[in-house]
Amino acid sequence: MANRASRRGAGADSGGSAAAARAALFCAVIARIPRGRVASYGQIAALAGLPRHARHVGAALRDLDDDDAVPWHRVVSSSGRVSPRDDPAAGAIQRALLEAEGVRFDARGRIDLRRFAWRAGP
DNA sequence: GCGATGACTTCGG
DNA sequence: CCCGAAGCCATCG
Repeated sequence: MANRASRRGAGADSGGSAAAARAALFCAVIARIPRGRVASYGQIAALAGLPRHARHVGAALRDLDDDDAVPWHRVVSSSGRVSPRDDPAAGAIQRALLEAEGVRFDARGRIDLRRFAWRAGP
């Protein structure tokens, strides 16, 4: 996998192999999100078998690389809001990507989770 | 080992 | 509905 993720002082997996494993796990779950739908960080963590690790889902996405084919843009906060991060431009990109998939934002920039929230299929 | 940090979540005002 | 505070958990300095 083209993983150049090594943002933090930690090399790709120096001591962070556990984190890398979780990241891969989260990515696997995120990859299951259908196009045109969104899921919350906590939801991803729970589906990955790690409830209460919502923050680490975000951390994993934060470490992602541009080459990674992960639909990170389908991950939003539990409020259906795009989480603010260092670069506000990324938020605009995320919104654009979601809108391109058919996800609609309201005037306040919020997503109608009643319509777009992903539910794990039966 | 401790204090600080963070793409979060939930509760109370 | 918006804002602030507390909780949770692994990683970092």
